[in-house]
Amino acid sequence: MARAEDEVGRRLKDVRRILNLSQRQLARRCGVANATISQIESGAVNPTVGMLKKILDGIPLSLADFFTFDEKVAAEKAFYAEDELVDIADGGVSYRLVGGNLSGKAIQLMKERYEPGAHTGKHALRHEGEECGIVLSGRLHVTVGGQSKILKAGEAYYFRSDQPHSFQNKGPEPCEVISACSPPSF
Amino acid sequence: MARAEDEVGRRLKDVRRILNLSQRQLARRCGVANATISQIESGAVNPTVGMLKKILDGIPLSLADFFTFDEKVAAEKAFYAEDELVDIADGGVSYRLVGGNLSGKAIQLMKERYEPGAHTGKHALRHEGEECGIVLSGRLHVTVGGQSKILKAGEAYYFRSDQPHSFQNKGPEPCEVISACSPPSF
DNA sequence: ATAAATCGTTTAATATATTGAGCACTTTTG
DNA sequence: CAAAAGTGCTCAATATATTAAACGATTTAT
Repeated sequence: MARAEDEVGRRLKDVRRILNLSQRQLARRCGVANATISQIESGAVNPTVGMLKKILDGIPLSLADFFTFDEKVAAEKAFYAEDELVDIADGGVSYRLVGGNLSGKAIQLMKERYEPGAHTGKHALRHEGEECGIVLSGRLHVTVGGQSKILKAGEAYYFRSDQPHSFQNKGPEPCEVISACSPPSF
Repeated sequence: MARAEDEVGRRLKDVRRILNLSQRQLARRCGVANATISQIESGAVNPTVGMLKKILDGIPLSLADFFTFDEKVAAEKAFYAEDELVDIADGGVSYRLVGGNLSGKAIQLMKERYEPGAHTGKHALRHEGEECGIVLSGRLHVTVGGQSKILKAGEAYYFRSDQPHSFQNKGPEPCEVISACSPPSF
């Protein structure tokens, strides 16, 4: 029978990876020892619910969403209600994943929402793969490679993710975007 | 800020109460010390995820359902998709609750499913309130007070719950029932 | 009415989760 | 190239969850 700690560890690692956080970065965000996260992810220990919650609070991700993370990607499931998208927040940005995005998938589709002033972090992102998106509402400042542009509703982007890139909403209203990445490394 | 252990304890107590189990009965079913359940419910300790899972396995109830237990009863929520009903299994009987049935509600409505041979336990049930139901399919053997009867699809029952009562499916096919109790003590 | 069983709780002993400091290795910086 | 910072991991010390055995109170049985 499957041990609970393996299950939890695997899930936590998936979530952390989706946000492109290192064990130490996550540890700092939620105020726990990085060793704790290492041991949980490797299945060496059986974390308390309180500890798990404390870690997830730093993301933030609810315990409920954490445990339904892959229930929402059940084998034959092809359609998702709006409230079935897994909501992962990160600063002023919320990411709502289609299909839970767990391992073994080719595409990571999500609906992103940037609150006014929100951005993807002070350092540009770089990773393998390609990504693209379409702005639904508001203004999105996209910086990729050397160039920068403000996208309005209806406008879109597409670039190779190994170029340093970042997103920010400098406008006064929330900005919503549908984006896709492949592979799902984020 | 709300401590995770209080949250977990309150939920576990609710679930256990719904099934009319004592701490010791539940402890026996899942193979843990009864003191553990007492301490978890009182919020004295912060259980490990593995321990919580072990306890819920004895019900059985998934971690996901455990943590979404009251998300599904959000304030304004009035409509529930079939897969939004919280599924609590008990032996060969599964109970799918409408509205999560948490505290403060007047009615406990659920869709029950009795596998062939399944019954509500070798001892008759007794508790306050009243209960009633309608059989959707299969045959349901209902015993209440002195009398006993086999109900077929379309037939129904209604009695005061302080009379000893029990349910069993002695037929070869599954039996489905919609039932209601008030108050929700089960 | 008395005995036997069960209830939830508490306590000390034991098992284990969490921490903080080090490890070897890789990536970034200058 | 070298230095500095970051990566995940391991280990002993500490904090805490879990257990087994008791408690008084209540319910069930004889």
